[in-house]
Amino acid sequence: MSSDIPTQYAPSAIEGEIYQRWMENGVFAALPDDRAGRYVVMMPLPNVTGALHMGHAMDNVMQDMLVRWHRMRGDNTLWQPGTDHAGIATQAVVEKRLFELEGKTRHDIGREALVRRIWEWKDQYQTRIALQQQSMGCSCDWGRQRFTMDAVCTRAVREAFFRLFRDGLVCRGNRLVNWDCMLQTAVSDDEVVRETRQGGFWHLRYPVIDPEEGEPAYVVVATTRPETMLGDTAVAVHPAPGAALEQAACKLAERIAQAPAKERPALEQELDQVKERAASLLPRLEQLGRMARAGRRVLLPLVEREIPLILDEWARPELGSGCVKITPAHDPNDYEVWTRHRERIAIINILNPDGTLNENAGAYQGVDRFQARKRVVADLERRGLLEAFEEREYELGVSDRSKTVIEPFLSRQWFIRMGDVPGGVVFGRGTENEFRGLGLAQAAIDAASGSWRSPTGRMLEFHPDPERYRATYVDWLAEKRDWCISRQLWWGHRIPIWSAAAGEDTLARVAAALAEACTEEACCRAADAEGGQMTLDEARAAFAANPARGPLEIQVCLQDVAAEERHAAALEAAGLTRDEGVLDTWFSSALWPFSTLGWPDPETAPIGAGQRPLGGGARSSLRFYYPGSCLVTGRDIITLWVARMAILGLYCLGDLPFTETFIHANILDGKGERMSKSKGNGIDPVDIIKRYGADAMRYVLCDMQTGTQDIRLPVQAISPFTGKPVELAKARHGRTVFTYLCPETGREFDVLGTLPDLPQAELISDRFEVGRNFCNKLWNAARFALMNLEGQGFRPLGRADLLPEDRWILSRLARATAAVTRQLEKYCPSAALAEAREFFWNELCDWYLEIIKPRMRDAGAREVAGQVLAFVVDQALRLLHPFVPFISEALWERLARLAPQRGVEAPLPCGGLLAAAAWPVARASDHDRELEQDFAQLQDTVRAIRNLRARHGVSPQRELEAWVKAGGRTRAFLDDLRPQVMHLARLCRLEVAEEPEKPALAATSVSGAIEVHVAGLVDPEQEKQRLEKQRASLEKQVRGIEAKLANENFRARAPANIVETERRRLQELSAELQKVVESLGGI
RNA sequence: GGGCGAUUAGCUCAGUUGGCUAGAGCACCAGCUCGACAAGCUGGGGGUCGCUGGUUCAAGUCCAGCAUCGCCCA
Repeated sequence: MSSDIPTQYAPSAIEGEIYQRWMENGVFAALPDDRAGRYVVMMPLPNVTGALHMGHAMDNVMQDMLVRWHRMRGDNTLWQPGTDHAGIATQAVVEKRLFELEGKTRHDIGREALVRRIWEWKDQYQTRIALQQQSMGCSCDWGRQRFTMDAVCTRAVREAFFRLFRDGLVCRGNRLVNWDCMLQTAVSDDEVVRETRQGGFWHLRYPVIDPEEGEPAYVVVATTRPETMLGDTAVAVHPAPGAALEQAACKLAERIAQAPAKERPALEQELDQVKERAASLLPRLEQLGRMARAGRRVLLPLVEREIPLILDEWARPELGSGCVKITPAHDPNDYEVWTRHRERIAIINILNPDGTLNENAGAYQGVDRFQARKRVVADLERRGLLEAFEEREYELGVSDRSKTVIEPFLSRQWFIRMGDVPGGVVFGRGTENEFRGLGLAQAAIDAASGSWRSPTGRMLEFHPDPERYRATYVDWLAEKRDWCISRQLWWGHRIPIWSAAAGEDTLARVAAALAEACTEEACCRAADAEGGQMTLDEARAAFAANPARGPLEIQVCLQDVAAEERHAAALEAAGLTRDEGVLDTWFSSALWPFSTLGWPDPETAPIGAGQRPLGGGARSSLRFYYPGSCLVTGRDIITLWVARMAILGLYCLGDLPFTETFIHANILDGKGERMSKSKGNGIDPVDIIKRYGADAMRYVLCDMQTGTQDIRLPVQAISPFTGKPVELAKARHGRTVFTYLCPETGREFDVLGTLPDLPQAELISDRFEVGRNFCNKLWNAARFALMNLEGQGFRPLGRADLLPEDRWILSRLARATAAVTRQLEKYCPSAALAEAREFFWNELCDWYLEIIKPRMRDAGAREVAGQVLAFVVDQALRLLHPFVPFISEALWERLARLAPQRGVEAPLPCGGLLAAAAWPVARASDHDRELEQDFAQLQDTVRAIRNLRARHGVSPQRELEAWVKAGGRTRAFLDDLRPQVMHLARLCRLEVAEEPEKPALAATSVSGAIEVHVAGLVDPEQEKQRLEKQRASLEKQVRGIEAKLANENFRARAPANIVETERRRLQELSAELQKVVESLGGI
């Protein structure tokens, strides 16, 4: 029986069972069929580094909301789940753990053992992540779950890499990269955090060799990293210091002219300094320039190396001594200088991969870089070569993963050419979408530009702020910076290239040995140090033409594992070695929209046991689900991932992986910091679900997703001592930033769980109470409906069968249905949910359920009201399903049992599960504007009576007598609905008339055109006060509008409809004011 | 240094093309267990829209400057 339903919703009692039912019925399974509509979402693959936090929950809930909505709309829907191996991040956590628990480094246990341990870690977290997602209600197709290092994805990675290599888009080069000395790998710019630290600025003296008459004994250079002087290969001075100083002065003058007054003194001081320098320092700088032109040299101290004075504009005469030391191997700017002077100056790397100095550092070999800094400074000071020292703040890069200082480091890395290439790039080679573009980055830029369309007519759009995020995407791509894809790690996709250096003599021998091996599946070529590429034959011709040219590198890329088995031995026998490195994680992520679908050949994709087969031919998953629909992610991922997926989707398949990108907000904690597990402010969604329910969490996340604004979610810790919540933004810290003091007991607890001697506190946020309350309301509203729908039948109802309140709720439902749909289409989840909630709570619960209560008790009137109620509840559950799937599914099932046939004019199809039911379509014929206006008058009347009741402190039980003064249609409508009004306002008598004969002593409320008098409320003084207040407010408004209308400019310039609105409003307000004045007179 | 964004009630946020008395939820105050729901119902109080100017008949909304904060890039 329905009345057995408890009055409190207990989510944990139904969630597991409902999820299981969805799975058993295959609701989430994506199978190609005859439907034209398709909706494909590729899950932004979570890292297996750790468990998900609330930021991931937001991302997953947004996707599930869209996916469920589209599924209900009848689209063939695929939501592809999976996880990312996250190379450096995962290796770093496992290495860290290995060191903490066992005191070992990766070198102690070796590559194979470390990789095995990372796989174990991955298995553990992949399982945990999937469970977290399932407990949130994620409706992804688990039969297709992928991991970026599983066999299916691995095959795609090799194929894509092979094709890029074959097309000459992969090249190897010596470049300065961000080097992590602890993890000993290159890291991308995105993995480097800029920090400002306190440091020193040392001024060093380099003796001039054999100074001539009048020449200085030494030049002075300054640096924040003195140890790098060991790698200096030149000292630069500006070629035209006078002109440069003048230019600097001009620029400053210009800035002073434009600067606000406040900044001016500082700039003026700067300008004076420049002028002063021009006077005092210029002769010396010009002299140094002449010395540089004469080929003079200085002696680099400590290593006693002679290095040239060179002329380069990088030396800034307006700063410091005007001279700058050049360390090409350890500074990006100096590296640029080197590229301009490479015939004259050397490039010397002084660093080992582990951050100690190498043999080029002479006596400092083997010393750690920070230790070396101290020793170099001390040694220079001892020799009198330290001119000065200042304390100074400076900015440096810190590795996001290992938290160690990043060193610019010269190393050989693999790159993908992002820029335009001569002859262009063929996109989608061999597919029906094949086209030629200028280069990889350009193609992705074009894809987001108005005029371009892919071969299937697609372009890339961003939501909900198209221009802003398009700009982020295009600006980043427009730099067309080559993508460094190699990492010196052990965890990842090993780079499938074998290589060897070859001079003229060895080239012929190696080429001959490779003749057999170089086939379709093994791409061979030679490359020079600058990345120039040629075939082996061309390389031999190049040596024939110029026997003295430098050595080339022979590079062979093998297409797949089979090719590796066939050729690797021969390559190694010929003296080639396989690259030790692995690919950047983002490389495999970039292929995600099609690697998951079995590209390059779904039919032979090595799927796992129990996995959904990917099919072949025209109905294969790849043909059916690529290109996809929408990518859902945070804005920081636009450049890292969205752009790269666009590039590789276009390159491999000739089409965009998706057309829509929904950028949602990031979740911040109560202090406005980005939520993250490692910061100790990451809430585990499962903790929230345990406490408030999955739907409550989803409800609040959807409700918070209001636009592009990031969301603050105040976080509380549950004190392990009292069990009470502690606001983290306000609590006092304990011994570390991850520990807090319980305010009641003063005892310390930990939020990270890494301090063994302290209890760990669960993190929650009371913001989710709102969602729990909503679910409880929904539960109880349905409970009321179910209690009244026992044996509810169906018969076709026409308009004449319905009472005004029935037609009103149907009209409001039609409006809400259209509004929810429109807001979802606009990617406005919060607005969509608000529409659904307001309909359900403020209209269905507050008015319709209340107004039909008397009918439900009346056997004769019950049937029609019950049928409308069943229909409206059905539609409300459908509208709410994408937001709160568990509870809506559970209630739908109960509703279906009591009222299996639901509808108004005709029965709706409503068998099966709600998750697979049809999305409501707004019926325009139900929309009745006039009726809604009339009903609003009824609501105002009821509110006016309730207001009087509350103002006069009348008990809700006491039934009152009321007279309502209303005219025209409103009077007729209210009169028609007298029983309903009496019920809602709890009246024992109600008179509605144009001039009602009200009793002498009646409290009065004026609301627009309606005047309500309620008898038996005695307190004329209070009554008078209230009406006076209303009169003052009305008078103020009337005066305001009168002033506006008296303004000739307003009447002449404002649009006619605005003026008309104001006139009408003035009339209405004046009438209302008059009523209030009259009522006051009557007291 | 360059770019993007934010600042609205005690808190978290809406506010569309400039146009009716700037809204919601939470919190607060008063009353209420009335046949779904106290995780509720009814009623109420609370805002110089960061600051200063400007444009306009009209500015939370547009423009300029200032202040504070955040993000991205160098």
